[in-house]
Amino acid sequence: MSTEETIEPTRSASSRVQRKRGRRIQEILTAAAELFGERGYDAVSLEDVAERLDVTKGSLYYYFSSKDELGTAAIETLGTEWTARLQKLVDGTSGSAADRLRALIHEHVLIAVRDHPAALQVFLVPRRWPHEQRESIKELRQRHDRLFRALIEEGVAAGEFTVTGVDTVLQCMHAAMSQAPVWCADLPARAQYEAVDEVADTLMMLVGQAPPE
Amino acid sequence: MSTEETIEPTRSASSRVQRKRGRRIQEILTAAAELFGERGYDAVSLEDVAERLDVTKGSLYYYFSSKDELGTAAIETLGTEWTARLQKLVDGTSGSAADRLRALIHEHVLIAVRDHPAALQVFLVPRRWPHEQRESIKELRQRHDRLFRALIEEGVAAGEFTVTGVDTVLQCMHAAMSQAPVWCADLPARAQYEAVDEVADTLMMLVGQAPPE
Amino acid sequence: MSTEETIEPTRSASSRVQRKRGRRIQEILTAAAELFGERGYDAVSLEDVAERLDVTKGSLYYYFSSKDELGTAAIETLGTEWTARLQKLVDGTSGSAADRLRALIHEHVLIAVRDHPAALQVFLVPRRWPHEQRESIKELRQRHDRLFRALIEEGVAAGEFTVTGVDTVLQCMHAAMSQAPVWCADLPARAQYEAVDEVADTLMMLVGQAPPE
Amino acid sequence: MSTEETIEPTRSASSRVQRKRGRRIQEILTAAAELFGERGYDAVSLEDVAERLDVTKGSLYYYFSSKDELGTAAIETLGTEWTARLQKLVDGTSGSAADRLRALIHEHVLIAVRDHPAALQVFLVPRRWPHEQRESIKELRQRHDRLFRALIEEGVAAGEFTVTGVDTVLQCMHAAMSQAPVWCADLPARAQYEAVDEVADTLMMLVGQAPPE
DNA sequence: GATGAATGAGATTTCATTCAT
DNA sequence: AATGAATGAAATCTCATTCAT
Repeated sequence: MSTEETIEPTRSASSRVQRKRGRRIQEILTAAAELFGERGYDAVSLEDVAERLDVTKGSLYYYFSSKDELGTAAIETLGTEWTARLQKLVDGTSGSAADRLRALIHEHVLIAVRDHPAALQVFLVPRRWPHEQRESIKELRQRHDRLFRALIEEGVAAGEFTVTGVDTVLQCMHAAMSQAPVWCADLPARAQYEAVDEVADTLMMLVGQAPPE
Repeated sequence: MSTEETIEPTRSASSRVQRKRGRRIQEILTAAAELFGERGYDAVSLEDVAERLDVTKGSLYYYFSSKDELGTAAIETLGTEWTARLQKLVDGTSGSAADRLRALIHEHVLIAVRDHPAALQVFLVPRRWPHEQRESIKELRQRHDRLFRALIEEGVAAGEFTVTGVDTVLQCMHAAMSQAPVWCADLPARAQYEAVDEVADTLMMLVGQAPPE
Repeated sequence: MSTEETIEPTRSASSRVQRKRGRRIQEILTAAAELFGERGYDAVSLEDVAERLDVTKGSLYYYFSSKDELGTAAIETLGTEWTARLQKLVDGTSGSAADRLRALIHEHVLIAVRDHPAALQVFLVPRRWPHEQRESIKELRQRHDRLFRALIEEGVAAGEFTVTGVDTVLQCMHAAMSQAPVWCADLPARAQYEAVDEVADTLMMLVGQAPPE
Repeated sequence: MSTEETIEPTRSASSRVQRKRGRRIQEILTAAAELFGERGYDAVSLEDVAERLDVTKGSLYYYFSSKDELGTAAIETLGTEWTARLQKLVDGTSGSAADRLRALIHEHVLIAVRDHPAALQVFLVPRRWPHEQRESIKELRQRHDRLFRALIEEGVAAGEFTVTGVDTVLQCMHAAMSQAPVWCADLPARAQYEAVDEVADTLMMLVGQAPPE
């Protein structure tokens, strides 16, 4: 019993510390991802990141050994979280391929516009990132694409969709969705929601689905 | 008379000089636009630009009084040239709105992929540019959009096109076209041409045009 | 009586703690001395020292209040231990001044090469140490020199040795002995021992002793 | 003729610039070598170097792309100049091997003590330098050693010298000579000269030459 | 006793900009 | 027109030190 008493606190203490560290890292990554997405990797200084977190530059180095590493990690978290949300949506939705694809597009754009108003840029322009990060970006992009590709192929197989080529449709869709936050940024909240809806309708046309009405 | 004699050579000399200056400026702008497109404004140093031109940093200041000015000018030339080429195409083509729009899209993507790989990025992510330049970019973007918008509205009016909303369609089209060079960059020359064709077919679906066959 | 009973265990406990503390300090000093010797004072960070000991930086501050203090202490222990070993050798050896000097040199170089590779550098280049430590180093150096000086003067007085000047001989000897580990570091174990022997023979020539054979 | 007039100035202008650049680099290297020698590589900041030259830190990067590179170059110049001076002395001296070796030792120590009061340290403790530089140091050291080795071997062959082993003698000599500036630094000018003389006499004993008188 | 976190001063490095020639 | 040199501000990065737990 006494053993348990001694060990338990120790163990939980260590893991509490671990969790705390994890949380801190997430905070940093979130802030960083936001800034990088907003202004681009090069335009963001560590000072900027530190300031948003209200710590000093030096502290960042306690968690990440370089700006590049922070950049890579930021992308990774961002992409992982995003993909997870979309995956969950796909898993939880039923209906025709069209219904589900539309929901997926809608959700994607909504996340982009509402939650990460600028972070998506990161996935659009890998050319601007240092070498290391590009791989990271590519991989995330692929994970992301798989969700869409699966649905599109399903719809095509079922005769629901008409497409020129799946790859090209995917690319165009992705480009448009990622760009959406840029032009929706300045709209008032309500208009934003409508805009997202319209984007979804518009992009459904890429697989041959006529707009409603 | 003697005045003319003296002045004439001077004038033509001076204009020869002028022309040479103009040519030099064009060279610089082309190099700069390429680099800015490839790596983003911040990631490009004047040293990089100078090196590509095989001159020294200092020389650039003979033509442009700051990096920002060079940036603005580079965008402007790029956009102007581009728009001019598209305008010419529009003027020289006849047929249905669909035919002309498809030709326009095709040309746009072709220029992007073949002639200015990466440079188009500039128009996609204005957020990464210093304030001053954004206006410049926006304006060019508008000039550019007008070409497309006119054709789309014409098609809609003629009952040829079905759209969700012209603005949204324009944005999606633009995003996809500008993004094309990124994913087409690695394809072999022949495949590139086919890819461009497919992009055009795909984007025509945004206005309700079914793909060929 | 009751007092004694209470105090005794306390005292021994406290002294056990003391001993443990002492041992920990020794461990730290040894690690630090090695590192300082290997790379020089400035090139060694407390992080380096901590890592070698598998503790955190912060912990070092429990034992030493600054890097400088750690540095001074490291030198001091190193020097004290070293001098003690040599002193013991001198005390335990008899024979001619030549025999004893040779044994002393041999032992010195052996310790340097085998036990503290690099640590001796510390005594060679005081210029690289912060002001405070230099005094410390100088004093140790003197204590150290006294052993050699006594023997040399004895040999000179006895007519055994011929020297140019005792000071100069001492300096040259010291320099060569301290440098030995650098060039012997890469030799295989056996060759190392022979090398040490040869160094001893060589340095004996500085007091006019012809090499054996 | 006119061609000559145009080309000549151009050519000489360019080479004048070249020479000037070379001179500037030498100035920097001299200052850097002094400081590195005085305090050690790590203890010297670029700020220090810049200040001694009365320029800003940034300027140093116009000539050297990193501190390491500056370090390597500084060593190289120092070593090259040094070796050249010794070589010249060897070439210009005649007499017995003993005479010439003594002159060489004398000159070496004199340069060290008088001209580069601390720079020699650099050659003594390569362990403290970043990897790249060590090779550089080793090579210089070898070039340097060759001068001494040749003379010693000549003296041994001629029966003038008695040695334990050439390698060991060389190492001991080198160590002592390089260390000399440290202990001679504080002597008054006259005493310094005498000290150098005595060092030479002392080190000659390493090859079996009895001191004068 | 020891740790993880944070700090702040200072080091290295980059780069737009200026200027004499 | 063009260059080489220099500058200074700002960015990245390092590290001795402090402190709450």
